Amino acid sequence: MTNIQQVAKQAGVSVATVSRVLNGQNTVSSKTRIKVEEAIKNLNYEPSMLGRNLRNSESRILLILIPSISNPFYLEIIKGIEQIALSQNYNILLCETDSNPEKENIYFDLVRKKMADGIISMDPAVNIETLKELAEKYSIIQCSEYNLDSGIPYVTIDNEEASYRAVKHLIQIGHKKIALMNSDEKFLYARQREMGYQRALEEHEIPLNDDYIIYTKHLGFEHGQQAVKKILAIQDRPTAIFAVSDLLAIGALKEINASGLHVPKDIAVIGFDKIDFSNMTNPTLTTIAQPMYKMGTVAAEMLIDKIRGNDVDNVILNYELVLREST
Amino acid sequence: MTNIQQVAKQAGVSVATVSRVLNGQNTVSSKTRIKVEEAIKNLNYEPSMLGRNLRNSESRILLILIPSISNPFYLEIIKGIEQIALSQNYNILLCETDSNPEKENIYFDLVRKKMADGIISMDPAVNIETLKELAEKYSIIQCSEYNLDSGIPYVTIDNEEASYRAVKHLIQIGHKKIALMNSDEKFLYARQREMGYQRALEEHEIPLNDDYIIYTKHLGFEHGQQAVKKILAIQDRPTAIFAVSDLLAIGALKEINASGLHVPKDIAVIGFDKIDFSNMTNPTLTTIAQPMYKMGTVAAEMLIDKIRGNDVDNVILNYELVLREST
DNA sequence: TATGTAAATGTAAACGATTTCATTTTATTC
DNA sequence: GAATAAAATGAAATCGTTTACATTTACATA
Repeated sequence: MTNIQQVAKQAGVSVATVSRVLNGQNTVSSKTRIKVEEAIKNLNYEPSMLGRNLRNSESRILLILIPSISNPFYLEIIKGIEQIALSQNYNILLCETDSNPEKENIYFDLVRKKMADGIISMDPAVNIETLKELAEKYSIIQCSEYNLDSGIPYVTIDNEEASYRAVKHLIQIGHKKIALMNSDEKFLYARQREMGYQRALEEHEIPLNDDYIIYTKHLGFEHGQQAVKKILAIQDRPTAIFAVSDLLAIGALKEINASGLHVPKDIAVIGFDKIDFSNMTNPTLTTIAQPMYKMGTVAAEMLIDKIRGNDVDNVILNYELVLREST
Repeated sequence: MTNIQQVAKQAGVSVATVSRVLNGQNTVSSKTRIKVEEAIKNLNYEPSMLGRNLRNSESRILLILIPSISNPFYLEIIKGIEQIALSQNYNILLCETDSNPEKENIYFDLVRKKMADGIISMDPAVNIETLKELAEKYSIIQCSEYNLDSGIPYVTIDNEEASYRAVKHLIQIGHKKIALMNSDEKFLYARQREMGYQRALEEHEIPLNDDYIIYTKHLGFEHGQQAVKKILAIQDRPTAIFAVSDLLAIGALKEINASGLHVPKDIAVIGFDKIDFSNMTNPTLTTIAQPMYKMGTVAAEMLIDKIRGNDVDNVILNYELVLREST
């Protein structure tokens, strides 16, 4: 493997000059620049990131913490992150935590060990204490899920408002018996979306019915199936369901179909996220679209900014209601 | 940021000894080991990967080349890769090429620049010439899609046989007019699966009908929708469709439903891959299960083996026919 | 031609670990 | 207690860059 010394020797200059050519510094005369470039070509030289990174004390790697790679919600965000990262010569390390503290710690270690320059955390189940502690020494951004008092910069949408909008839509098309399929209340977004749900009902003087609120442990398809079974078993069956994630909603769709009922005739369903798949179901899913790609680009920009030592502000992006067949 | 020197000073030993403690070498007396460990704790020291990697000329990063992160087929493979990688102290860099040679080249550069120790390529559209060239100097494995004459080790399934099995299933349940929804013939797997299709038909003396073979550019949901439209428009309409990817099949399902026909009553559909979503559709999708997780673990093991300088053999894994509602 | 200034280039010290080889310390045996 | 072997430790080179600082070269001016 050829190194910078050999290039310097071949070109008859010092390593400093080669380095300058490599980094496009304009203090090199065009005559020597050409000599160096020829030597590089001759020797098939590729500068080693290992040396470069050590010298610059950086890894040019960004860590992305997600609970599960199977949830398509994150994929679009990741694409956004990647676009910005690549354009700034960063690479991204995708880290699936499975909401498992041990795995999480493996990844945290990567930034402690300088294997990564910063973290974008999207795991709602992240250990916030550790994250806070880490944020004192390293660059960290929270994306989608966040903590108000942590002091860690975040990008997100207004969950309460978006949820309110979703439920209001159901009310507007005539529903009064509306179930909420929520995830675990320990998550901030879950609490926020429940508040939006409540506000919409209150505003239209629909009494709150605790039986209509179902919690699931995770946001998976199967959990949607399970949860909807409970909802269908309720005596005074709801005529509409608001699920806080498309995956839950798609699980619900499937199970409702299986039970012989029809969406939206018997029960309307509305999801949250607008993942790719929400358009592939039968019927297609009405949902709240999160600007996922944008969220990714913003998060990446914030993180890189932070790595450079700048202060960054929190960002709240807009959502959109996407009307489709399921309502 | 504290470094190994400071730890050595604090512990009153040389950096060599600290390094030995760090790497669990047993030539250190327990008395000094304790001294060093205390110093490490006191100073909150974390060894820098940057120094370590330079010294060891390795990055401990594996590159994974996939055409698109949106195709769930790859996700399960990635999980398998990750499991092995983590257990061997490697991390994985997920690289989405979009089958775009430029993007591909950015990622190839990472291994040239020592930012990655090896590549697992899953991109069927990969520039095989560049890959071959790269494989002479670096460790590369092909996963799922491969090239026979490239000399690059691969892990895959027997596509011809699996395809044969799928079509045979359709024939066994009474179908004679069977369409093949294939991807582009430039891909080896596409040609292999078409051969399996032909063999099954021939074996049961069903004449080949060129109109029944449709090619799509990509393996996406929308492409399945498009393709099935053509199939439905055929005069002598097929009673069954074999799609070479679940995503295509799911697109077909959706479009068939939309056109008022019923699966499997009017048209049976069988897919390929057994992605998670194939179980979430209505009706659920009969499909050929690829051992994706296993494929991932095997690929990772092969690659790490290769990085260590060992020779590795090609591996062909078993598939399985999964019967569900769509046939 | 001598001098001053700017541009181009070089020297050598980092960056933070690992490891070879030399040296010191400890344990073992007679 | 001396001789020897074995175990523990240290000094210094090394990995491949970048860059501060020193030095040389080129050029303009008087």
